[in-house]
Amino acid sequence: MDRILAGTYPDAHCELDFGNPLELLVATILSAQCTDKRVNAVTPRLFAKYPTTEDYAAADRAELEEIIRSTGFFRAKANSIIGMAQSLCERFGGEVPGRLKDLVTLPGVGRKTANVVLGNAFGVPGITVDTHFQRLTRRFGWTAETDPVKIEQDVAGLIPKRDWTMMSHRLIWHGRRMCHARRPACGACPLAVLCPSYGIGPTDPAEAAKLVRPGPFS
DNA sequence: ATCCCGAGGG
DNA sequence: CCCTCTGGAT
Repeated sequence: MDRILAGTYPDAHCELDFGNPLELLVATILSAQCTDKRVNAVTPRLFAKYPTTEDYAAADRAELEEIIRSTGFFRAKANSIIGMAQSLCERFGGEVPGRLKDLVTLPGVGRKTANVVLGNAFGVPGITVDTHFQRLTRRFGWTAETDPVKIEQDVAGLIPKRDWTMMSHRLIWHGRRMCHARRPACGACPLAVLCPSYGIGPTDPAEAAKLVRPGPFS
């Protein structure tokens, strides 16, 4: 199944716009329960107004909230961003650390967010167990666990380490475009013949094709 | 387990 | 109206 995924999404990648680790960290916090497209709509203004950790740490809460409002959970996200920035200034000299152990100590940064930053801004192989990753690996029979850390351990034993970051992207792309939470497009899925969950969505190709969201397939 | 929260789709 | 969208903290 991993081979087919690799062939279907050869250039899967992080779809959040960013230019440095700090920008990716902020964008990833904003991406909680929100589409990347919407995050990318607000980050240009945000990054221009707050170019450094010091700028976030000293930000006016109301002004920051107004810019990120449309991403949802805006009060909690503003709290996380300001608290995270203050913590970065106090404990890491204003720099984003490149280790999981350090990243997860920041307010608003969990294991998933930390692995996104490591994998895409620092080039460290990371398994990103988000909602898509959890749903697809369970449907595929790669794991039976529900705890994200246990899922990560199961998948780590199945996939070579050098492929961890790309495999995370491919599963996420497939989850976003075809293997949806609600009505997965089983009839259009290239993994169907190998999938233990084939049939939980429409198996008629024409019906399934209607559910496939636009995106690169090669 | 529940809360945070807005926008877009069906 | 309903649901979902690359979570994290309590």
